Amino acid sequence: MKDITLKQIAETLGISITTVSKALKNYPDVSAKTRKAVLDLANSLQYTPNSFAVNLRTKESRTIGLIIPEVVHHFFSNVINGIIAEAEKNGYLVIILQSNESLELEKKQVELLMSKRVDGIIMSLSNESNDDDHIKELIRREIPFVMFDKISKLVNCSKVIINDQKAAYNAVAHLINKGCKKIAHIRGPVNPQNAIDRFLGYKKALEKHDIVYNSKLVYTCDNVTFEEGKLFAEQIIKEHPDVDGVFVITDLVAVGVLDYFNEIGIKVPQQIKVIGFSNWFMSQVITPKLSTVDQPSYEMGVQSFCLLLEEMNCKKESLSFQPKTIELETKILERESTLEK
Amino acid sequence: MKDITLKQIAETLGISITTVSKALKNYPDVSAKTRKAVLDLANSLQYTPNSFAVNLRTKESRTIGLIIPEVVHHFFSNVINGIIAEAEKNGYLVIILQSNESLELEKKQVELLMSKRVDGIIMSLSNESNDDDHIKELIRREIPFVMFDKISKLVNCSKVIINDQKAAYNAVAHLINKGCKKIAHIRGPVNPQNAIDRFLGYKKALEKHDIVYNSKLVYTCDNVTFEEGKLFAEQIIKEHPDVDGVFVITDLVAVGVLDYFNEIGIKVPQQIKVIGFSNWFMSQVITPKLSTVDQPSYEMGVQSFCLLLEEMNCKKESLSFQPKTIELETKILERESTLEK
DNA sequence: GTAGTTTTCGAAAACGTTTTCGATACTTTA
DNA sequence: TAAAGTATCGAAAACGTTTTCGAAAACTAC
Repeated sequence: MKDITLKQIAETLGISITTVSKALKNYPDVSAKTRKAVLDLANSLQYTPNSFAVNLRTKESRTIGLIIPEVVHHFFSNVINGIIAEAEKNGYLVIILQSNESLELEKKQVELLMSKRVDGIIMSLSNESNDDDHIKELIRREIPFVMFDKISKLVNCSKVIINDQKAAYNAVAHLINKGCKKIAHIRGPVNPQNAIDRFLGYKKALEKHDIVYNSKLVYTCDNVTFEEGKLFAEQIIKEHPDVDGVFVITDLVAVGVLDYFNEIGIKVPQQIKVIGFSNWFMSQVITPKLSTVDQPSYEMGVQSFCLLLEEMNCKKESLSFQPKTIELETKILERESTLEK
Repeated sequence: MKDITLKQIAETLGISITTVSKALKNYPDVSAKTRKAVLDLANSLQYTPNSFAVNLRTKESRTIGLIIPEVVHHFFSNVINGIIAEAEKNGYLVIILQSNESLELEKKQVELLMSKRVDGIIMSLSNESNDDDHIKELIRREIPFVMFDKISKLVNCSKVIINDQKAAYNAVAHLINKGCKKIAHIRGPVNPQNAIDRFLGYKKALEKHDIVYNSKLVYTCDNVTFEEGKLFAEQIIKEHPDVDGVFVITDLVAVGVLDYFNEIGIKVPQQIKVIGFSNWFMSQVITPKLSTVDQPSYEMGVQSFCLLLEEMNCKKESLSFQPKTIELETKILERESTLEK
């Protein structure tokens, strides 16, 4: 019950390993007759090349690594889906690792993937990441590399992002158009670029519409959880009872906000309007249905892999590669939570 | 900028490759002095063994494959999480593939993983799977293999499951205890064992409580979606307006049911009580909060990997391995949707 | 029949590691 | 001092594939 090798086929056919290998790979310098003999035998024995040997010889594994903060997350699992689908279409497999939002773990995962010699790496930064040494090392070693969503602007590599600032601007402008005068913002942690950008979009939208920015109306999540949503909703009501709109970093937290408002009987959207971000599935089943910003997560995965593939192919042919940045479109999904009364 | 190899270290140190290899792997037959020299140089050059060569030589890749119906799914993403975590703890990486609930794709993925020569495979069957040839082939080739959740009873391999029948029985008994007299069941597709078992549990609970089973009250999902939940809820109301309880195959569908009831103003739990299955996150944020059966998904992932590891270790030492089945506990989570009035 | 061309094949090196086994050199013991 | 034992090292084979390059055979044309 041992694995079939080229050697065994060669021996039973009385020819050389070289010829067997060539026959299987359609080299022109093998006669039709021997090719057929080889193919027939290989099929009947169910020969599959030993990928360990192929890897060693060709120096590639047709495997890529993916590092994300967490798998159990509506946005990321959709990205994973896109990456896996596109990778498979191109004959690549995907190894997935989690950083659990820890910088230390993220560094370890990068090392792990490098030691496994994956052909390329796709990554979304953890919230803790404010140091790019491990990323720079990746670039220095010329390992094809793509970042998506949570990126570092300081690293020169391909990126797939949305325009967080613009999207946030539009979300807040949407609230203003619906009549909100005093808008709070529950923002993400301090490090991630997209949390910063969404905050900046919030601020800009206020300014453009002649609403004075008030830093007291900004609440900062540490863990970006449902519970934090409830907590900050409570604080908002206590500290600023006249708030009439809330822009929340992501739907999960926004759902926490809605849950609290439901509990204490605050009417959404009549008293306060709420808009989230990312279009999690649950936002369309909660009461009231949550308005949000649609983020093309699956497409983000697909594009990330495409960029990586381009870079991997360039590397294989020793061509130089210019990193690219792809910016995907977002759009406001108006649902019940921002309806005009 | 080439990769460092044993050969290079050996040459700069003027010793043999053998000795370098042994020094790095703490063989006893290398002197303290040379060991230190090797270790120092290896560290300063950031030597990492070429895993392709190691794989070829040792015939293992320290990589396992995972095939699941879909990544974007609360239950499966939690299982993934458990598997990845436990695998990493033991020095294994995980390649994830999706079957998209298609038998054909599932077979292809199995072949792919075999050709990649992963050390083992963990899998949950697709809904279409009613044929085990590809699984049997896996067993025949003696590839360590574990099934979880959606299993085939005909295959002799390790399994991690819950007692779906018992859990369903308890869920329906819970409805009955809360006063329900006429209980509908929205069941899963015809093939998967767990859909069958949950149906059987439903039937048994009725019988034990002297309620006559009525096949008209059973609705069968094809795709197990939110939309199907809404659809069947509508049918139930139309065809059996006196139904006062619904047991639903999984929370996603149950949430669809609740959504329809909310829309047309049917009060849950006053008029109809609803219980789901699996404890998806959204079930605790929807209105009313959904009662459900808690399924230890993360733990299922952990246990699956543990069983696989055991089998892989046995194989490595050429010991025989007896497949085991682990049955995990579930429990009823009582929330608003089954509250007594 | 010879020179040249084309077709078909295989030897061998290479990828980088692990491990067996034998060979030194050095130390201990009687 | 010789024999036995121990510590240290390295040659070489093996894992299975890919690819280069040269050789042999077959065929073409004159």
